[in-house]
Amino acid sequence: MSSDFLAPLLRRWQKRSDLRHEDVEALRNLSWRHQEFPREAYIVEEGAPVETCALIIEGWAYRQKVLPNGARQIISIHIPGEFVDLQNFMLGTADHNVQSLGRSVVALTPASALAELASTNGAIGKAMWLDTLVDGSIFREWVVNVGRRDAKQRIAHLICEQALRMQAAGLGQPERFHFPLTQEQLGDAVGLTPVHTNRSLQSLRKAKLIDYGTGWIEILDWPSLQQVGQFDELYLHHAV
Amino acid sequence: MSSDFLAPLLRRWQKRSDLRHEDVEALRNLSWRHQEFPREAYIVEEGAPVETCALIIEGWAYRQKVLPNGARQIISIHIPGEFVDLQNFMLGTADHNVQSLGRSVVALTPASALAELASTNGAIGKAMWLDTLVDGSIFREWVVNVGRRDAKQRIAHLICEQALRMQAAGLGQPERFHFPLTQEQLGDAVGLTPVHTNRSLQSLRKAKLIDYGTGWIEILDWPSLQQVGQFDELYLHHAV
DNA sequence: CGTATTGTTGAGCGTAGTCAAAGTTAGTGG
DNA sequence: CCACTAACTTTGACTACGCTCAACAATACG
Repeated sequence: MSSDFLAPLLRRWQKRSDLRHEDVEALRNLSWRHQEFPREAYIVEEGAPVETCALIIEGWAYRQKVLPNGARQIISIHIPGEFVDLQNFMLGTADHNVQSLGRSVVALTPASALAELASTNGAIGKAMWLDTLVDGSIFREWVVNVGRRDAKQRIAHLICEQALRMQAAGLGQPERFHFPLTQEQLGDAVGLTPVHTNRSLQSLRKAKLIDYGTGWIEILDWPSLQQVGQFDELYLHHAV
Repeated sequence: MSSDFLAPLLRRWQKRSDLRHEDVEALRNLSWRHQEFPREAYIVEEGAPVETCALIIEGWAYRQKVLPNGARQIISIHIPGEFVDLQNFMLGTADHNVQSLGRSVVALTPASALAELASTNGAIGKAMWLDTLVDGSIFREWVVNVGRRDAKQRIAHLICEQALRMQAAGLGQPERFHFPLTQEQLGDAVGLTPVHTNRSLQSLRKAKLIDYGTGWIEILDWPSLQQVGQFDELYLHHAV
């Protein structure tokens, strides 16, 4: 059945909330529209009024803000089964952009209908609130990452995080996983220039903590990488 | 009446949600316990199970994480009328610390009772969710701040933010307001060392954008400070 | 196969960090 | 109320991490 696009989301939500059959049905019965986005396309634009909410079905997306001088900061990275703008239907205005990384397919549903469902269905509302809270916890860790870690530490930390998130989503093993960001995008996520990102990556590779190529990362020495990145998964709340 | 300690919180919530008299009463009827915290005291400790939620009545508090090397990153700054750990009753475990800045008085209520109220009372639940969403929006802006702005810009941005937040809370004019952080704490909030924080502050003072002294900041040239900090209040969602 | 994108390398520079000490303010106790 | 002390702010000299600019190599894609 075509409703299977909700499976990764439901799999994640079921881990921490008890969703009854009727909760799931209520979610399925929302009006969903699938849309394909090409590489770099804007899924959500900062300042725009919120009409829909977007759930990733295929591909990756990232949230970002662009500064007046053209510099970009990536704020979060999203994989299939995640909403990229769940906060928007409550806040009313998007305060940052969401862009497709590569080609992606996204399921869109009217923000008003999702808001209505959140307020009438306690289990769904709770699951959505939890999603936004875990988002918030990851943002906090990212503040720490860019605020108080040096280049190698930042990159190591982000790789550890992404490895666990991919694994929890059933999208690969932590040892070797799909990672479609360019080094420039990785740099934008950790607050570094592409050149220094490249050098730091090479340093991690020379130390045999990781290996990488186009679109993939392999973790060769998890304990050391975790130590370099000062990675403690507590902030993920077993909920990614 | 002693219940007035809820006034700043309700003032804030009323701005964006319609709270009926019974909603307010339900909140008042929770079991509240006032507790005084001395300077630097931990209000919430990372890793601890969540038993209460804390609303600031007097004084300031900040959230922080400490790294293995002893470095500290301050994640947010909180003033009276704000919950400092609203996400905790949903997440179950505190993923960061909350410390009192100077002496503070905090109203504590059982996390379970607050969770119960949030799920049974739609208006209160919505107000709490909005609080955590605006928190999240501020975290995102802080990622941008420490990730992609230089020292002067970071400090200018934080001062602009705090000025608006203080004003919205009815705690002073944006031109000159109470600001009890030491320069070391300010540095920990923007990812700088105390020495460089000091030099950047002096640079802003020499340029006549701000003046400051022990416990206060004066904004002498708002347009310029806003421009230096690239400050756009959209992310505050008129809701601080 | 040609072209655009991405990754890699090198050289030089500058912002921010480190270390250390002096000056200043605030708080405490006699 | 003053002296003492601790905390905070300021200054200077030096260092280094990460940035800039520029070129080239490798890869992906039409």
